[in-house]
Amino acid sequence: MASIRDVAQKAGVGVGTVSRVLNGSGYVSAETKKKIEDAIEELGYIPNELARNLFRNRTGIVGVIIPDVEHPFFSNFVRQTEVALYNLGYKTMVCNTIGISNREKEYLDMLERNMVDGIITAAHTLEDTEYLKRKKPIVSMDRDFGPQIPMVGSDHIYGGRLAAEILLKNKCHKILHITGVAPDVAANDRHAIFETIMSEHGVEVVDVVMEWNRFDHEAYWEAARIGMRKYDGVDGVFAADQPALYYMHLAMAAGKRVPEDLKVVAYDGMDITKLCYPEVTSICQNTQFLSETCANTVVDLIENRKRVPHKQIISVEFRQGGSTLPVKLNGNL
Amino acid sequence: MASIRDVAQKAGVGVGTVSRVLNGSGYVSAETKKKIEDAIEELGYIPNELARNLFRNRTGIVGVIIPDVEHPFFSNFVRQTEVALYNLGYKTMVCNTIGISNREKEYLDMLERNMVDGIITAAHTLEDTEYLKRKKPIVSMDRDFGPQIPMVGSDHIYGGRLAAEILLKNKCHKILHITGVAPDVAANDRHAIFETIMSEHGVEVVDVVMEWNRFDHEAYWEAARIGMRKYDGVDGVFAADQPALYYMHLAMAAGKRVPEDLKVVAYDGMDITKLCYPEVTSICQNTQFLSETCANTVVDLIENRKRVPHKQIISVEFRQGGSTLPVKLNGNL
DNA sequence: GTGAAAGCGCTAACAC
DNA sequence: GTGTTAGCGCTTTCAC
Repeated sequence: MASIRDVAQKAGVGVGTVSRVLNGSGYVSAETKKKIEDAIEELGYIPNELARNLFRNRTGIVGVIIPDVEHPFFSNFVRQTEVALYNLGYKTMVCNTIGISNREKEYLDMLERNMVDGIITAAHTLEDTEYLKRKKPIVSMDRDFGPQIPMVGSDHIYGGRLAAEILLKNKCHKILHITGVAPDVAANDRHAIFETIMSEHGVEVVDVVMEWNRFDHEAYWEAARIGMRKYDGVDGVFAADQPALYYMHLAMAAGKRVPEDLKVVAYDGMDITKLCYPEVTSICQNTQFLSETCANTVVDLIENRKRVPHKQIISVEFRQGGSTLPVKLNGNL
Repeated sequence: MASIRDVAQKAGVGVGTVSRVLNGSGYVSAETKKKIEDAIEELGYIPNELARNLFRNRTGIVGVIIPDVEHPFFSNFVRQTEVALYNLGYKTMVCNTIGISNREKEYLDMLERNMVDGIITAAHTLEDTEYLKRKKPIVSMDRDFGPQIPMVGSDHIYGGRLAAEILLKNKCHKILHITGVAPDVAANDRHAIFETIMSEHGVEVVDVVMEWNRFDHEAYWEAARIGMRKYDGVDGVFAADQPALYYMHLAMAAGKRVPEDLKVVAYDGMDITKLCYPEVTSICQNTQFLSETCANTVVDLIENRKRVPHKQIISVEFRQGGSTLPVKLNGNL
């Protein structure tokens, strides 16, 4: 492993000059530059980023904390975020909290240890105070920590409103509503508004509440099974992508026809909702925009180029599928 | 940002002593230790990992290169690998190559720059030579670079064999085989053996070849559409999870019944195959074992504890779903 | 234009 | 037992 000193020696110059060539900073005569480049070439020299990092006190790495990459929404989010960060010159370190608050904390600690330049968090296990005491760049997705930490999120209120409108226009009478988002998270808003609108229109809504920090096959399966067993005569479902699909699976296995006997609306609208038959009508979060906004915001903080807004809300979109009857929405129920 | 010198000063000791307390190395009297710990506490001192890294010439980070985390197999793989690496004391940096060889190369370069201690690669865009010239720890999943680079992979030959046996026992006469794995990758083996066995048994197989570096909704959709349009009378399908599901979707939309009119066998067996109705009969890769083996192997290389085997092959498993008739397999066609 | 030297924050070897 | 010192490999003043 050749070092900058070896290069300097071989080229018969000082290390400072080599550094200048490496970074294109300061003046170096064409002749010296050539000598140095030859030496670099000959030695196969590659600068040690660790030393650079120490000097600059940065690593060019952003930590992305999520509950679980295996969840389609988060795998999509990580994918887009990694690409966005890469385009901004940053690398991505992932952390799956998988419901363990200590994991979340440990990754946050990497901020103080200077292992990451900033954090994008979409996990919700750890208390607010653990976040608020950090002084380095943090961007939150969907969780409001107050004015200190910028947040990016979808317009879940509008999303809940759209879901309600779809199921109302589909003339449902008894709706199964599967909830289970972490407390204090903006994504919960859709549930509240949905229930409010339904009750205003006198439509019966029955609930199944999932454990909010489980994303495994069994958990979804169980929620769907409870929904099936506990409630009769359900003719509409509103749930996140996976519980919606699992419930639809069970209902079809029990002989129900979709959309004739059962209307299904999924929230998130990831690719899995287009995979099944029938394709599931969805309220789609714009993960690309969410990711890019998170990435841009955290980089703005890191390079403190400009003030960043406290809240950035990204709109959601209705996608008609075959699991509900075709409707036109106006979004103002 | 307090440094070790501040702590030393405040405690009235030398930096070496502080370092010893920090690392639990060497002798420090209980009294001095207490003083130092108090100073650390008071100053809220946290060691700068960058400086440590420079000294130790390591970062504790492993790069995981995959085609696309959004693909269920890879999101699963990354999830398990991150957890396995974490348990071994390492952090995970992800790179989606998304078919761009330059991205793959750039992440490989981080090895030489000492930004990562090792690499686990499951991407296949870049030429062999780029990998072979590296001197630092690399573990490959499913791609054989020769004896220099240890490889971990599933038993795809057995997997192809199982798929063939299922469809033979389901008495299929015309099988749609959707292929499209990167060239030179072990996962291709399943295709070859599948076709061989089928032809030995006189069963007609028709092919649709997908672009191997595309994992988006449109690509799968297109492949399924081509399969539907181009071939009539297909009564069996063998494909990776997603093309299998998309084809099944289209076939059902066209009025075919599964499994009565069409048998479907998926390869990979991720959760999406259990989500749809009917659940899809699958050949399942053991991602947890694959991930753990990759993680253990790369850490063995990094800490060069022991010689690692060139090839580690993980077995695959048959999972009966509702998309084929129930069969018992014996695996030796 | 270029070399020498200081220093980023830490660890470890070596005195005392 | 503990302080001092010499690096780890780089960047950046500051003389010349």
